[in-house]
Amino acid sequence: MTSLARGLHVIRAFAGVDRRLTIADVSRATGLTRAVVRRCLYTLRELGYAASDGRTFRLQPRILSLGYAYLATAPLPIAAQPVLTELSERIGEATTVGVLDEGTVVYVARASTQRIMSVTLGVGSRLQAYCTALGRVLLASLPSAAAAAALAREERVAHTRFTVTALPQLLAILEEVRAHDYALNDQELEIGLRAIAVPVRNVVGATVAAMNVSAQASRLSRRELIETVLPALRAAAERLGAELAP
Amino acid sequence: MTSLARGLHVIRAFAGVDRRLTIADVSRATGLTRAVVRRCLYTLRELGYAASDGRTFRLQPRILSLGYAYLATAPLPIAAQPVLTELSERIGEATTVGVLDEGTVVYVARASTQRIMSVTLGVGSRLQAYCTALGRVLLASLPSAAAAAALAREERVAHTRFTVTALPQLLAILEEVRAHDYALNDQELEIGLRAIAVPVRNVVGATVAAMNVSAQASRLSRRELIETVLPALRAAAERLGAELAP
DNA sequence: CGTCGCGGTACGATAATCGCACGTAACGAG
DNA sequence: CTCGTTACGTGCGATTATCGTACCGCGACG
Repeated sequence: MTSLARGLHVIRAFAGVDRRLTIADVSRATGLTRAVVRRCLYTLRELGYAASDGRTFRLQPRILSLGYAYLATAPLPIAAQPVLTELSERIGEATTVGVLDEGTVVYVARASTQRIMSVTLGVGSRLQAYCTALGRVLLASLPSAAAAAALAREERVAHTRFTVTALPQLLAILEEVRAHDYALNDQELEIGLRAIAVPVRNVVGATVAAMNVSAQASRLSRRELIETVLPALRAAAERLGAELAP
Repeated sequence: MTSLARGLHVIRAFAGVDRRLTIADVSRATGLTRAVVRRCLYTLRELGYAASDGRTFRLQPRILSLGYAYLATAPLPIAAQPVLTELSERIGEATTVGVLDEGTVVYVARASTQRIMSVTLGVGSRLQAYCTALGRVLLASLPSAAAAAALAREERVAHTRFTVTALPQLLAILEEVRAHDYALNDQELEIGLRAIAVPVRNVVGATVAAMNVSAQASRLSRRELIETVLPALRAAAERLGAELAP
């Protein structure tokens, strides 16, 4: 059904920087003709998912009900939330469970501490896989060829002076992740931000998600992350995995 | 565009209790023909928004990207998050900003403390308006007739022995909310849970959202909520409102 | 062994979708 | 100030994808 596919494509077009888009804006962003975009936006407005101010359109909160349909029923986010909350309390840092969606990591559950951080992330947030601990764990769980292909498809930018963007180097890192069964991100996404992640394997051993702990670099050294945080993180990931049917 | 509307309807059909639905299940839940549902689900699967296990279908995390398109760009959640985080740190309790979507309240931003609560709620969560402090503030901001109509349309169940479900009583409560400019929910949603909410008014004075503080009844009395929490809540709501264009 | 409900398929009728062309508004150069 | 240019949203007939009914095979259940 092309209309459904196009409508969803239109919704996603709003994920960019601008919040108010004209029909022509969406047309450019999606590659759909202006007439198609117009019909989509009119339909979305009729259904209450979007609203218009003269020539510009914007999404409405009702859009959240679509994601809620997933969050409220999918086994992974439901099982993950209490585990993360408990882990976050114990460690005193923010924790996340994410899954891979083509080159990006999608946060499906999160427990954050109250400390204000410059990156404001929550459930539904999307980050490119190549430069996050979560993403590298998830990429490492794929067959080498698939991981390489996923990396090659993505546009890789250096967010900080530590960010690794070169393909061979990234593949070597994935090998390391496979060997140690964890990934450590040291300020590659943002200066002052460190994260460590491990895979979440279900009862038959398939990696279905990844779990991380992220913290300000000033509060936790690389060493502390590996020696103190990693064991607790592994235990939590294992506990979650045991609850997940194949 | 009927296909788009039907597809979104299908997605929302998953919001119920069961997570895995057959074509016939969705057909019953939506009132759409099985053939239509089949085409919708096949399209969603093709696009990666759903997956199938033989006869049953389930949503995939990619669905979250639709809600993220709103969260990442809409002014309200963006402006609300830091205000809530700050308020939550000061009060030491969970805080929320929500908006009205036909008889239900949709959470668009939230800052929670680490304490585990029986109700696990996050951004995107939906609760019926009649039995929450947020909902009553939002209903009170509507013209009386519209509020009464919205209340009458909803099916009202008593979640606890304190829940008010009678229409005349609810309308009287809304009057009270209008008079005092805040709503207090004392264990009507769940035993042991109290919440207080105030409207968030934008720069031209229109109520565009509501903000609440919710806490375990054992930690905060009604009196403390009104005398200690309410002033801080009002200040935060005002600060947020000042950032919101008409 | 019959019945029921399920998912899949086929196909003519129909209604939704397409893409072009039009009118309009904003803008800049002359 | 005016005219040419550009980009926008919109309307409309032709077209095509979509609809829903009917039917088939299958498995579960009584």
